[in-house]
Amino acid sequence: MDKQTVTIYDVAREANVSMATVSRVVNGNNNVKPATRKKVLDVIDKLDYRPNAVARGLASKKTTTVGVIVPDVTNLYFSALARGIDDVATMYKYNIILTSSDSNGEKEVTVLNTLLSKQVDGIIFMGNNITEELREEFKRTKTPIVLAGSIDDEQIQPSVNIDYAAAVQEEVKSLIDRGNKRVAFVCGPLDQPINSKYRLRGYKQALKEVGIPFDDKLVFETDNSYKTGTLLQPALVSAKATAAMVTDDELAAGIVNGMTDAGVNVPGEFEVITSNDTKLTEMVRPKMSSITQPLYDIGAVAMRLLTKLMNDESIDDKNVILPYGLMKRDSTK
Amino acid sequence: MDKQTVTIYDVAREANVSMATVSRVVNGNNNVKPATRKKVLDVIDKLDYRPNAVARGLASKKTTTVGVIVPDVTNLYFSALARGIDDVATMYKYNIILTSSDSNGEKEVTVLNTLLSKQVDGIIFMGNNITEELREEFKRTKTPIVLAGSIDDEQIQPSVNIDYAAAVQEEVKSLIDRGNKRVAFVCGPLDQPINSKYRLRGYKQALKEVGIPFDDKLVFETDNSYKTGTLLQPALVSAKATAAMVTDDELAAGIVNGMTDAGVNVPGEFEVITSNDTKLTEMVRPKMSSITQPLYDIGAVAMRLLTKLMNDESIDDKNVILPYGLMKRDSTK
DNA sequence: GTGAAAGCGCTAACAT
DNA sequence: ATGTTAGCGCTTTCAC
Repeated sequence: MDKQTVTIYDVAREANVSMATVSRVVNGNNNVKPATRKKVLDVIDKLDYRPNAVARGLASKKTTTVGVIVPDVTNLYFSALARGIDDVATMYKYNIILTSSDSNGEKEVTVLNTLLSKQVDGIIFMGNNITEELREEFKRTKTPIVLAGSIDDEQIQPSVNIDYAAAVQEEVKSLIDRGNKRVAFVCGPLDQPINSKYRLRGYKQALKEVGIPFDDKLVFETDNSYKTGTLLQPALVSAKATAAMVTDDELAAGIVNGMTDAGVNVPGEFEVITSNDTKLTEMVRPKMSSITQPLYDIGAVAMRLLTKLMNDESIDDKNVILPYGLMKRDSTK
Repeated sequence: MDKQTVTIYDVAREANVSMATVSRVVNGNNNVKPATRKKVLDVIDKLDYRPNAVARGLASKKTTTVGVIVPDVTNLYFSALARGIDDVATMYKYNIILTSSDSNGEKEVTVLNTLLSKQVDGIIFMGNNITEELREEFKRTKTPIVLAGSIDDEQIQPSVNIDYAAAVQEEVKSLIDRGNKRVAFVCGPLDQPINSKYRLRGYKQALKEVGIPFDDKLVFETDNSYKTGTLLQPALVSAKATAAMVTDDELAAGIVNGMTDAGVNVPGEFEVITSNDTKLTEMVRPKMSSITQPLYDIGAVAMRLLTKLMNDESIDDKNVILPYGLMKRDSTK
């Protein structure tokens, strides 16, 4: 029995009703007599009819599909967000087209347009360098786009984040209070506002609060990779830093291991605080103290926000700030 | 300027050609005079026309979208595979609908059907417990489905894997050769053939090879989680095991840390070998020795295989076995 | 090399 | 409560 495509028309004929009626029962419309509903359902079952979502999408202009743009799925931070997004999407009957951007501005524009051509009902964007070009593209479309765990300088797009500046400020302050005169700030690319305008600002404010002058020799701009972290020990030590505030968990894990491998005791001789509270924080030794972010929730709330936008529901606050916390583990005194 | 949808018809009229011609230039069909091509291209540019992929999908019966079913994106093993899949998909102009199944058989069937209703051109499935029901669903559809890093007992679906049995056998053998009389086998659920029929078989064969009787007290069936790993130390020690062959990196990381935290030296008093060679192996201390799998390639090759299937190209071997290796790091002597 | 026209499978008025 | 009928925006014969 080679499976020919069964269409709504086949079902209609077989059940002696019109296509409209079949459509109604498939879509749960109440305007159908229970008897006919049952009859149609039986035929659907018998014929093994499965509605064609593409045709439906064309007719209704809704695809129940959302696009998700992410720098890298293998990064635990983003995969945690993705998981939250996916679960809420499933809850609301949406599917997800997942695309990797490698934080490459050009590719971001390309995939954005691909997603739009596929008529996704909405988009969740992760990526921390929103270029002017990208911002233009965002503006050009009516499709709602929300940023998850990603900062846009101009708060024009809806977004879900934590208060990165305050969190860093608080952690750096605690490091200083514990006697660290020279706290390094180890971050990802400074062309990303999340690093330069938020986290670094928090760092500076902590210094200012206690009257320590800012020293740019203590700022280490990196690529956020584990490997880079492992190589940072000599530079950190020669800068006379005794602690580091780090903006990424893999990077921080690299630093912790690099220190330990070089015979520097963490936290005894060097304290490390990281930023994302991924499961990696528990897996390295010593376990890493971290700013805690509700990663799953950031994704989940972003997706929930997007569903509202897609349904033209009213939004109380389009730039959501979720609470952060501080988790003391063993990489700090 | 509120963006109204520009259709192929608008372009046709504005360029004084027929829809068919516009369609031809959009699709790179050669039967268009260079002059008219240019004219059309100019109008497309001017009107900012973007083809509607949904309409195209309905008309052509191809969506250039493939479905990917994965147990959990936050698992480094699967996200590595996903990355390979995504890159090759992009290369071949496909997009990916990514769905999480939580290794839940029911959900797997549901999402499979959702993907089929969305008319994906093909599917990549990851998940190690292919139930009879799932197998039925696979059979019912003409849509090609390939398994990536996942074993189906009956080799009916195309798939990409390594030789799990041989790899485990080889590693366990090396453990025994180094003097470990009692090597534990710590694995994920044994209802998954990849564990029970392949890896466990490899383990048993290694024992047999050297004449050590199999002792089921040395088999530890777990849920593959880090947490579980950290809790395993007492049981492992009281079973008098001096080494463990572990089937998942997070699980293995838990064991290594659990041992260390309990004062058991790894590898001095207890050796650990893991199976997936994710980046986690380098991040724990001691670094974990592992079977090496070409994770990215498994995904990439699976996707490449799928493209061939989708184009009805001939396949030389539908059950691909990629080479594995053994990487000695610091969790073994 | 180009155009006309018939669908693809469904939804959504609009009737009845 | 149910049916009729246009489309949705595109591809794809089939003519010319």
